[in-house]
Amino acid sequence: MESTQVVTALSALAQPTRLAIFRLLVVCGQEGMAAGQLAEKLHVSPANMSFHFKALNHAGLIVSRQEGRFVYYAANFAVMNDMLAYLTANCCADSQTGCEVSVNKC
Amino acid sequence: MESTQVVTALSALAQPTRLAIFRLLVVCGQEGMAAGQLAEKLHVSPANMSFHFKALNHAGLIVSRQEGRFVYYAANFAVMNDMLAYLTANCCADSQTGCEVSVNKC
DNA sequence: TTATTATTTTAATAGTCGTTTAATAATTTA
DNA sequence: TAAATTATTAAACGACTATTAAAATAATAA
Repeated sequence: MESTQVVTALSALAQPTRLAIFRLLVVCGQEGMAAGQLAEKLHVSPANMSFHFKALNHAGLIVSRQEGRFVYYAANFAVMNDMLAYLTANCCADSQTGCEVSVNKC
Repeated sequence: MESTQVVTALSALAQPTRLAIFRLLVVCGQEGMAAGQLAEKLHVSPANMSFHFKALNHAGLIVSRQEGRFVYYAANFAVMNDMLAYLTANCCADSQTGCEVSVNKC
């Protein structure tokens, strides 16, 4: 994954409403949730939700599908994992004292 | 970790210069690197570096120590890992089709 | 077709962020 | 002490971001 993509993904998540949207979708798994249902749960206006969906979708962090007149959004776990991997890659590789990190791939 | 702290940490990393700083520090491990050396490697002015160090430090993602007239910065891996864990917590817990995620705790 | 529901788009506004320049602070060397 | 080095702070400016309200689009139901 390239750094510009990582910055785009981090920017998308670096906002309270979008982080809340993404967290709900992570818990939902691949079936996702309808736009309106997310809006209601988070007490955010539909127009504002669309604005934030666009940012998350542009970053590749969510995908959408139409079902009847509902639009379902779901987390894209592959992109999320690529982003997390980028942050920890080569962790402590240049360290004299060895890697101090326990969790996540280090 | 609270969502506001996570947003602060994500915001800190959601900028090209700061992401580059943090990535270098992740590779360095706990000994870290001097501010000036980072500035030189990234071709960023000292004033601009200080601005970005402040954001990363405020987010808890880096720590600093003075050595002579040098200031060394190092990544704070505990905060990084808490942030990563927040993003994947309860992944697919409400999913009918089970968890689709392979990497990272899911 | 007309009306209703669900979502997106557009335009306007206020607030936040990143870079530059110049000045300041802290530490070390001459 | 004076000069040099390393890093931070402050002010100014342009660029970007989030929210709101109103209008538009898309799909279904009456």
